[in-house]
Amino acid sequence: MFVDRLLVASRVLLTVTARSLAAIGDEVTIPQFRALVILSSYASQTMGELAEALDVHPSTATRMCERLEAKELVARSVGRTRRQVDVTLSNDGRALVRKVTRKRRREISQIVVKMDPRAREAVIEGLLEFATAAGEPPVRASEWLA
Amino acid sequence: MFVDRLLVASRVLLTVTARSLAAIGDEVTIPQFRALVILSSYASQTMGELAEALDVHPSTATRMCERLEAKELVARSVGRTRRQVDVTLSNDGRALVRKVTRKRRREISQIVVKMDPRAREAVIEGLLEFATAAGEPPVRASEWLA
DNA sequence: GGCTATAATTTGCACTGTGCAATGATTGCA
DNA sequence: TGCAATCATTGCACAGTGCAAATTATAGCC
Repeated sequence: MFVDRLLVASRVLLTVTARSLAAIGDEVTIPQFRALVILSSYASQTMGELAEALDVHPSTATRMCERLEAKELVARSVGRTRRQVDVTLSNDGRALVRKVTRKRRREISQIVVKMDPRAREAVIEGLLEFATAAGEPPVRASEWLA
Repeated sequence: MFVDRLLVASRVLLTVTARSLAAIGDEVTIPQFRALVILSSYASQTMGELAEALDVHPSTATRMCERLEAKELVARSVGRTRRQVDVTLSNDGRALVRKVTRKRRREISQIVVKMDPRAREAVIEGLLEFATAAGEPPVRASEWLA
């Protein structure tokens, strides 16, 4: 049945994603990496905006940033008003995001390249239509890791 | 580019999955649910087998089962040899798995049904080929939730 | 201008998931 | 029989998580 096969396929994509994310492992955790990815698409964000984007409680964001700051991947500074806290990706942080992103794209490319070109077209077209049918809101690059 | 579009699509599938899993929320956590799903495909499993299937440390499995046992979703009993522990899904546990699984299939169906039949065929065929290209080991139903 | 309600963040607390190392209990082999 | 391997559990540490309370800063109102 369609649904079964889609579920199988979905799991494969998940696995591929998990595999390329596993590479981070010893530098940052996956939630931490998600935060870095989100931060990488804005100059800086307030703690609250970051929490919102991550869809976690503000206190969770605070504590994650403590750890990321300890690793010197982000910096915290006073924001627009004095009670806001701006979180900014450090150079190391940005480099890490780039490194992992590149690796991930390369891995997926290596798979896609093995596919028959017609099937490749088909799956991509089909997935886009699936996305439409799912009524998914427009996807921002910053959320791919979600 | 292919990779980008595949990433977008992958995220949609992820979102759909996450959305249907969110429904569990107040009964069990997602890792706990994964354990239930795995248990649902065997009469019973030793603690070690379960840990293996979940790909977590045995101690993690032990503690997860403690919690699941407290919720009366699984039962522990002496296994084949006295040092092994068999973990078995309770009736409540089995019912929960069925409930969530049905809900999830229904949600995906509702999306798939909106798609053009040709696109539907295409995406499924394509995804299966993608899976092959990814060199994925055969997928057991018990792991869909992974 | 000062007081108060509101907003943004942080802290305290509790709990789950996680791995590693040590321990306990059994089993199996020599 | 006794020693080594196996399976599970327990102790410890730490990340992620939410909620509620506390802190600090702002802003609106009289």
